[in-house]
Amino acid sequence: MKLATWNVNSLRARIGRVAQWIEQVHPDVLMLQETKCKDEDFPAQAFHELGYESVHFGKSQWNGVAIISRIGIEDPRAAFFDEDPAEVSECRVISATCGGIRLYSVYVPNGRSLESEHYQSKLAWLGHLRDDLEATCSADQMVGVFGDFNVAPEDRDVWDISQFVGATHVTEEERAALQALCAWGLYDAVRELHPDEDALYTWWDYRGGSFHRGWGMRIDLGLVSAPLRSQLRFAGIDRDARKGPQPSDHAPLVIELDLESGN
DNA sequence: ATGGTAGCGCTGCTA
Repeated sequence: MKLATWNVNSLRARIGRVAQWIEQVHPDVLMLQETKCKDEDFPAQAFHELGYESVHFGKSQWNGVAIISRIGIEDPRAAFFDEDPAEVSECRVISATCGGIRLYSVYVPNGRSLESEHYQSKLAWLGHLRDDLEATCSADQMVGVFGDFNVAPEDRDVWDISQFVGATHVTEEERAALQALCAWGLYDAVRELHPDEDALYTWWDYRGGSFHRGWGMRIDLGLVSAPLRSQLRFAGIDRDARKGPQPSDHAPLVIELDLESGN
């Protein structure tokens, strides 16, 4: 079973690269973030032609999340359990059951700055995500929460922590909110398999040649429940997908489990 | 030197 997550920074701008990547990697399920399109503009047909079903939640040129699966999609739900998706203004979470695994594609709010009301919303959003798991899942089931968390879990998950004084993504509050989410019963797949490896970045700023300088952050995560943790076989970042013309500023994260995908 | 890039959509915001 191969699961992946990728913040594509506009699916309309990236559909060619995403389709090519799917053909090359053949994930069983791909979680997308920042599709930046409305549901009616979502290129479901392109994924269908590759053998994938899809569900998408997007309303505008901002945010937007999707789940692309070649092992089926059951019980899809846009937004959180206690929200009406029609009333939600920012489309940041969609979940579905694929191959018996409850999977989430999440795009955690950026937070903008420590003084911003959006920073408080970010902390609250992470709490809401935990509430959703609490209300709808059990930690002894197969659950995976994949996406762009906009939090670097540890200092070693950024290229130079001294550059982040007074910045978001690295504060104790954000890390505590992420920890509280994990305390529900989730494990950071990359850290499980690479406990001592640094520079496992998934995002690099477009500006200033950050990618080639190695100035990145590990903010895209695959969090898995205990029944999946025991089946972890591989976790890696496809940095090649960050190279070449018109890349997303994020690279895809790929997680492989010792489970049969069923087809 | 207080910078830079990309996407969206059309002026400046978001990341």
